[in-house]
Amino acid sequence: MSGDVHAAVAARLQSADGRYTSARRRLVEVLAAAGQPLTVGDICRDSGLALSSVYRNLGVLEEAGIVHRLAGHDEFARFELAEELVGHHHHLACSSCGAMTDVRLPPDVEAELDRALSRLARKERFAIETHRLDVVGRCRTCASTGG
Amino acid sequence: MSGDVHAAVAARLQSADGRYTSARRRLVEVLAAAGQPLTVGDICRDSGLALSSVYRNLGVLEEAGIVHRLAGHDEFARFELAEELVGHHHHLACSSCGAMTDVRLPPDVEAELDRALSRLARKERFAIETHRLDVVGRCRTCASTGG
DNA sequence: CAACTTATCGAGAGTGAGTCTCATTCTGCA
DNA sequence: TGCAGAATGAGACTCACTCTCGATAAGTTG
Ligand SMILES: [Mn+2]
Ligand SMILES: [Mn+2]
Ligand SMILES: [Zn+2]
Ligand SMILES: [Zn+2]
Repeated sequence: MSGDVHAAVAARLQSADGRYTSARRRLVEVLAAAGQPLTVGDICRDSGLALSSVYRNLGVLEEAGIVHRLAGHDEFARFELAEELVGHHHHLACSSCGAMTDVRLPPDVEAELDRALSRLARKERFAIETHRLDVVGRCRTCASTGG
Repeated sequence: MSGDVHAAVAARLQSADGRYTSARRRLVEVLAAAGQPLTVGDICRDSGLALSSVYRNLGVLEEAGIVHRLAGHDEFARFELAEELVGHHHHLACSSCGAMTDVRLPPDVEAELDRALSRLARKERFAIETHRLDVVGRCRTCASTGG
């Protein structure tokens, strides 16, 4: 949506010798508009692109650090804009329908968690890159409908 | 391993009207001996069971709350004993080779995290069941060999 | 604008982790 | 020992995902 995101994407793609084609722009628009991880089915429907093009370009965008692939609780992979573009955050993951919603921790909690994980990684000689925190449970709709 | 685990497994299986057969016992033994999430390839090799039996019985054990299926950083699913049996913990996930290692947070950090997540879930009307925290990075071997 | 070069597109074939089928074997019980 | 129901495992099958390759679009040079 905002030109900031598109400019950042264009820059990242160029340094990875790729073009910011209309197909790739549409993928970024769809992901930005959703504001939460989407399945390939969602992305195909919203973008109107061919299945193979969706997969190929998601791969290109992931390679360039623009898109992030994550595994849900169902059989489908989900895609979202990378944290470098939308900021660090976590997810509410519904164990019933598989939906994922973006959520952010209070900065002080996030900071203490980072410190604890750094200590832990140093002790295990593990070169930490990031962390992923999913809150697993029933989403609002599934909890009320008992689905 | 310890009879505690086998007793608990037998009890859980019985209340889910399943038998604790030799194949299922071997799966539990393999998972307990590993002490970290294993791929189906690992489990087949270590147990000597047929592929279909491994998948079917892992499904039975998962249904009974004895085994937990989790998605790694690669294309392979991984299996471990459920937290009800081995206690709550998290994982160091290698983004290079996909290996996962068990790790535990200091109790005070874990407690504050729980409180923060509860507040967050209440605000979003999300019925929280548990949380999953993966530390992503390079494992000791991959970091040193540059793999 | 025409001719050329290079990257992208997309329909369709192919791959393989994971699931299902079913004839055989095992298990519990009388 | 005989029977009923459950478990086993080789192999067929599914389907999310990847790869192929001719068509097409986008730069580039003169
Ligand atoms: Mn997200
Ligand atoms: Mn574990
Ligand atoms: Zn839901
Ligand atoms: Zn590794």
